[in-house]
Parts: sequence; structure tokens; C-alpha cells
Amino acid sequence: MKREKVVVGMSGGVDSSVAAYLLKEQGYDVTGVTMQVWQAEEQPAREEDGGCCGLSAVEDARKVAWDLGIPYYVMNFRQEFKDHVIDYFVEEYIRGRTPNPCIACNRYVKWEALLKRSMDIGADYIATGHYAQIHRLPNGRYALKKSATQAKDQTYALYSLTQHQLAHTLMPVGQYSKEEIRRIAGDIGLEVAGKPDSQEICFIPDNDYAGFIKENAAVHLPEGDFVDRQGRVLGRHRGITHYTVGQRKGLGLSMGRPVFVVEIRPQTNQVVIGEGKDVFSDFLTCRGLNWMAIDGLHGKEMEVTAKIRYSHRGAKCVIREKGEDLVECRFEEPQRAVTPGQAVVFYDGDYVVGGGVIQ
RNA sequence: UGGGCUAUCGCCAAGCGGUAAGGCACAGGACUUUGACUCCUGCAUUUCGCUGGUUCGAAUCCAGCUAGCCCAG
Repeated sequence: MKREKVVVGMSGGVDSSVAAYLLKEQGYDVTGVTMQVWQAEEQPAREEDGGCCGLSAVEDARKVAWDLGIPYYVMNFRQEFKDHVIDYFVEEYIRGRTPNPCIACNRYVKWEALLKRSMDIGADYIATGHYAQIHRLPNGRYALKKSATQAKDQTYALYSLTQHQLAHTLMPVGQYSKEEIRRIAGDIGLEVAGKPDSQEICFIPDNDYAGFIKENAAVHLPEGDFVDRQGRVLGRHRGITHYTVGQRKGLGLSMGRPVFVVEIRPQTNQVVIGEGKDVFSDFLTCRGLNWMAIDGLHGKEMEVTAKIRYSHRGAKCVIREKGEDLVECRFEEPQRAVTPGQAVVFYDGDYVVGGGVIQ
């Protein structure tokens, strides 16, 4: 019987390196691929930084593939990344929303584009180093299941995967803890075993979002007013792209007590400021839905646990259809900083039920 | 120009003769495959508008000066 072929997206980091190793051990015909998405030039000065799509990716990944004895390629996905991640990121901020570029990257680049190209070259699966598991449920559907460890679970960023994509994806590190993965990497002698976890946005290494947006936006983003909930002007802001709901730092407002961004109004170019309690809400609506463990609500309500950001612990709520591709979510307890543009992901126990984008 | 009040870190603000609280802002760090949040650390040691005086000792009392505010004109 012909061995099944899998293309592993290798970032040069610990997780995807071990993923490739595990799959090879499991008997797959493994090929390593690094997606080139942003900068091509290597920048030795930043080698210390990890990254799911970091700058030192190619060099490290190539070395790992060599050590594992698997074929290795670099694929260029810059156009896809530009169209679906960078442009989306900039446009959302201009609209006063707060995007999650990692989710867009997963959906459009890592899955849509990489899976298609991999299947074009004869692969049966693609694989990544994500901490998540894929199970087939009794109802026949594929669903993501939280990783084996509570400490590290990345299902949130993967909620948008389709049934077809899930059916052709492997995530071998999802059954291990981060510590176990690092130990395996060390045991097999990978140099990247101690490489730090990725963080921040890969395409903005200096962390200056507003500056990046300014350089990449077609429109000028003017200063405007900070106002309170009654409409009183409190001061001037530096342009709405500098802010997000729930933000406290960087406002430059000295009110004598902590104050937070409550709302961003792109129409009037205002940033609304309130107190800590003003940033809680027990309700949200979302669009751009993707169903996973179920194929839809079909008019029924469902009690789920929802995460409204990557690091959210999850909160009980009831979801209900409000229209075509529109779901509302009512939480038992008010949640902090429900932010338009961010994803909301519904869980039933450890399984991803589905998710959408907060409006 | 007469009378009153106030001047303490970028902002607000304790202090009332005994050797400069606190909050906000800000900076750095931790956390984190998004933005945030949160947490930790730092942040007026020849200094309390200026100049003198009283006192063992003053930001705290006194005098003058300067600035701002208010009420009179």
C-alpha cells in the first residue's frame, strides 16, 4: 500500500519541527514546506525571535528538514498573504475594528492556499504544529478538539477551517504538552528545541501597528476627539487606528482614575472613553459564521462556551440565529471588551461548534 | 489701580514645624501565535513659584517679590 503523503508547514519553530518528526515516525511520506509570506530577506539581527512566519524561518526549517531527512521546499504565498492578511488587517483598523490577522492567515494562507497547492503536488494531507486535535464526530462531521493541555490550546485561531480542510489536515502536536514537545525536540537533537514561542504580529516586528497602517493605508487617518459617553470632549486622539476597545494604555488622558476605550466611531472619528465597568457587555452579534461540530443552528438555541479573544478563558452563553449569517450571543455574565472585528468561537466541551466575527 | 484666594512630579492631589502619601499619565519587564486587559518594577533625596527671615529643624510660621484666579472698580 502506498504511504500517505503529507506536507508539513514548517516555520522553523519547535512545534512544526516536531510535527514533521512525529509524522515521519508514524510512517507518513513527509515533505517539509515553508511558506514565504512577508519578508524574504533574512535579518540575522532578529534571529532570536521566534515566529509562526518569522524572518529566520527558512534557514531554520531547512536545517530541520535536512536533519530529519525529508524533502523540503519553500513556497511563495506573498500575494495571498498581502491580499487576505495585510490588506484585511489595514482595512479593518481603518473601519474602526480590531482584526485578528493570525486567523485570517490560517484560513486563507495556511489552509486555502497551502492545502490546494499541496494537493496539486499529490499530497493527501497538510499538517501544522498547532496545538489542536481533529476528530470525526458520530454525526460524521469533523471538528477541532482542544489540545491535550489546557495551558496551550490554539483551536480559537482555527475556527474557520472547513470540513474539507479538516478532513485533509493533521495536527500531531495537539496530543502533547509544550514541555513534551520541547523534550522530544531535544531528544532528537533539534537545534530549535529552545527557540522561544512566537508572539506579536509577524509582519510588524517593531510592534508599531499604527505606523504600519499609516504606511500601508491609502487614506489619511486624521486626529480626532476623545469623548465621554455623554459626548463631552475630553481631549484629542492620534487617529482611530491607535486604539481598540478596552484599551487603557497610551491614551495620554490623565483623568485621575483609569479610563478605557469603550467604543470607536469611524463615522465621526471619535473615540469614546469610559470607566472600567463601561467596557463590559453580556451581548454580541456575529457574522461570517463557520460551523464545525454541527452544520448550523436550524432555528434552535444552543448553550455553549464562547471565547471572544485568543486568551479568553471562555464564558457560558446562549447562541441563536437572528438572520442570514447572523447569530446573537447572550452571556450569563458580562464579558470584558467585546470587540468588533475579533472572532468569537463557540465550544461544546472541548469541541469547536463554530464561530464568527464580532460585529 | 484697591481687597481676597492659590501657587507641591507632565496632570490631579495629600501634607497644617520634624525631615516630600497616593491616583492618573509615562518608561521598562512578565504574560501572549491578534489587538487589548492584567501583573511586577521604576518615576520630585541639594526638592515643594522666587528671595530672605524665625527655628535645633520648615513644603508647612513671617516678610517681600513673581504668576494665575476671583470680587471690587
